[in-house]
Amino acid sequence: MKKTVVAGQPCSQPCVDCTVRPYAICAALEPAELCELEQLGQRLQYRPNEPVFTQQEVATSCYNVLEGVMRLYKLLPDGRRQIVGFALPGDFLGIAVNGRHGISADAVGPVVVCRFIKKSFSRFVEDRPNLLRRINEFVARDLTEAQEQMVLLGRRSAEEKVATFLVKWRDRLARTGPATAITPLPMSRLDIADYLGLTIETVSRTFTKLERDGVIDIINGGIRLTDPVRAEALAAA
Amino acid sequence: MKKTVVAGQPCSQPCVDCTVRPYAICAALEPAELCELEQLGQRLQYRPNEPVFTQQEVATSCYNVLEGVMRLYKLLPDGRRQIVGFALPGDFLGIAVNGRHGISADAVGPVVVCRFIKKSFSRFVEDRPNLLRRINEFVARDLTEAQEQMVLLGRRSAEEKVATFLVKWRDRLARTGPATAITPLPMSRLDIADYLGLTIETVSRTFTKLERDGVIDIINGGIRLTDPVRAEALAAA
DNA sequence: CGTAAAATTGATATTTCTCAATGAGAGTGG
DNA sequence: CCACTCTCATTGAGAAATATCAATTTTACG
Repeated sequence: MKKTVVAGQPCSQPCVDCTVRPYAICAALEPAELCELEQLGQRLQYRPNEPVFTQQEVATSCYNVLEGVMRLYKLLPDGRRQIVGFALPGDFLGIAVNGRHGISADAVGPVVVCRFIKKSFSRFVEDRPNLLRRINEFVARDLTEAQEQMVLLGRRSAEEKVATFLVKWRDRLARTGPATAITPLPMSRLDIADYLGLTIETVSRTFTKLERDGVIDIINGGIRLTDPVRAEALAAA
Repeated sequence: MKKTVVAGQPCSQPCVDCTVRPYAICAALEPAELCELEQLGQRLQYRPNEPVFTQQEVATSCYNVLEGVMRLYKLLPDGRRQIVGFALPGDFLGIAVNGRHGISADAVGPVVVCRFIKKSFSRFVEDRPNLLRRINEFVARDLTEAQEQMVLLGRRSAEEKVATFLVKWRDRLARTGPATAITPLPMSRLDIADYLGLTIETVSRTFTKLERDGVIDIINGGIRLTDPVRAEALAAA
């Protein structure tokens, strides 16, 4: 019989063991505060492709990503999709402007998040300027990344887009995890296409071209950057 | 003899008279605090096309836009430019991630700003969570707008891009100024092109097409949205 | 092992860009 | 005040990049 995991299945684990803390907003907190915050958070796991929250939806919660990769995207009325980012462990999601989510978020693979009810979370932040400052830094960093992505979307060729994506993705994984020869790509080609403003076919062809040119090896579920220098040149900011 | 105005010419005017306060971060402050902030700020005016700050540059100041329009952009090493936004009176600029500006900003037409030295400004914000919260809202709003712009850049046609730009620009001006039949466009076609990820020729052709189709009238220095419904349909989010 | 989904490849169409020329408006100096 | 010049905007023709449509191959999963 198939094991069914319902949306946002709770799973308990104490906050103290949290491995992403140094990268998360929580790093701004004292141990005592951390305990307090733990009371407010709830650990939830999501299955691959399961939605976590949706564009337009009233934003009642915010989230720390603990494990897995999420895609953040916007849909146009006719179904065209633009992925505005991928969220990794340590990322903080759910900042909304007028109480509604501006984007949708769902799990790429299996995902674990730490969910906070916005109401109680806001109250908690209220008298902790340190935490507010850290959240501020996170949003500012997201904005900076969004601006870089605008350059990519508006001004770069398909080859540059793909190379830039691969280099940045590798660097991002390296920031929190161990350096590895192969760079895993848990998202589909369609996800990559929708992130880079391309079609799936163009992404596929560009991967093939980069491989023919000796820049990458295409491996199942990832790539190896065989010529990082060339790749970084294509990605030059 | 030509009158020379040097970069960032000081011009004095008391903070109390500030017309943009309701739209600026300053709205979070009490009158007494406002007086205190006034001591920290310096009014500067810039001539058309004059740079205010530059990508990579160490960010020592932040700015409230008081008058005029600014373009915010990033340059690639080979000179390709992506405008990531236009700043209007009330906007707050200069949030930087690692102490350096991620973008460049310059005046489109004549511009007046209120400059704060980051060091003293940060100290001022330090014990005013209200202000910090308001800054946070501003950054979050910028992020949301950036995400919308990513959809536009990655997934919309030239015609949709131009129509969306015109509709949003009109709405944005209407938010702080009086509603007018004609929508002024102080920026050049090249600026619009670099904002929409197009070439100047495509922007020009698209303007002409929209005029032929009865959606807009092209007026010197602006446009009139003759068929707002059609335009909004093209801009549909 | 068989089926479905994902990825790749090919042929063609479309959009947008590039290069080139022309036209219009604003400011300058005679 | 008007001609001149410079910049900006528009228009046209052809080229290039990427999208679309269709077929095939590969991979994942029950």
